[in-house]
Amino acid sequence: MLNIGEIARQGGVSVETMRYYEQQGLIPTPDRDTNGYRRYSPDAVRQIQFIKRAQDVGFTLKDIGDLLTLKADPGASCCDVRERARGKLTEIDEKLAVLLRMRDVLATWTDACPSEGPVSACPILDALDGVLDSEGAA
Amino acid sequence: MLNIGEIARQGGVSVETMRYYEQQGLIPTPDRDTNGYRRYSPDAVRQIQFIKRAQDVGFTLKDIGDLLTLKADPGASCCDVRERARGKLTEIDEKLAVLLRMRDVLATWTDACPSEGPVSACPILDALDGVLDSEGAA
DNA sequence: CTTGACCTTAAAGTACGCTTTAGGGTGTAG
DNA sequence: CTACACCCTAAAGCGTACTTTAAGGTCAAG
Repeated sequence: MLNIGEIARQGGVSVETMRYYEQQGLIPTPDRDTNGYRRYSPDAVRQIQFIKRAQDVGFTLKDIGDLLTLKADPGASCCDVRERARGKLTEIDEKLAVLLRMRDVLATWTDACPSEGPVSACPILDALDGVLDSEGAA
Repeated sequence: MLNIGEIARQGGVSVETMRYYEQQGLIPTPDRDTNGYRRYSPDAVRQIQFIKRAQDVGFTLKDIGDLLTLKADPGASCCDVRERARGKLTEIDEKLAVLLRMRDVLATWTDACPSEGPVSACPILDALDGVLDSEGAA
């Protein structure tokens, strides 16, 4: 049984984050020592890593709570989990589409910008002003 | 000269947003009527649209404030603006890289998931648990 | 027996871009 | 004259994932 500090260190999070996760119901409330200190089994490190891995692929803490509920439910199906993953995939694709559009426009604009010259003749500012010189349709 | 509501409508924002932008220094403080109402020239619509277009390509309100400062500075160069755009482009590329990695991993996981089965045999949950069955290196 | 690293709590702060709330004045149509 | 839509302000709230603050108790080393 380990103190919060040791678990946090091994899990790669701060002790404050540990307490935050506990408060958010993402890790089970640990037993307490006589002095009030939280005592964790080494397994707690895995629980934290689950959360971190899920975050790494885009799940929010709320999503992760849902995943943990599914995980703990013997009646739940693997499909349920896959649906969450699929939904997240869709979200990611939407964000990608937005970012790709931004990138496209910005790249066009920066390419149109001359090496020198005053801001009064800046094609980027013109574009932001709604002056669609280069290639803006409609 | 128009009231805030009309400008907001034409600019496609709420009046609250208008006041917020003003407070943030993104649009000039308008004159006031005798009754205290803000009076805008029709030009204010363009100022709002500048902000919205800049947001659409990823600039934050702080970025936009900087752009407006450059725009108003006769000594500023077009290069300065392009540098902001380039910086934003880099930020976007970083976000894209993160999202593409997420997408990749999630896609692999969902592909590995069987059509049916209990959560106890879920490859996605296994992956989140750190069970690197499918193809996790190192 | 003090120092310093550790643990405890509840509450507030951070960043971002607004929105909402609370409480009130203005203007015009019926 | 009374609705009702519009305008005003300052301040608080929202969502996300924490971090920071304030004020304190615990424990091992020297």
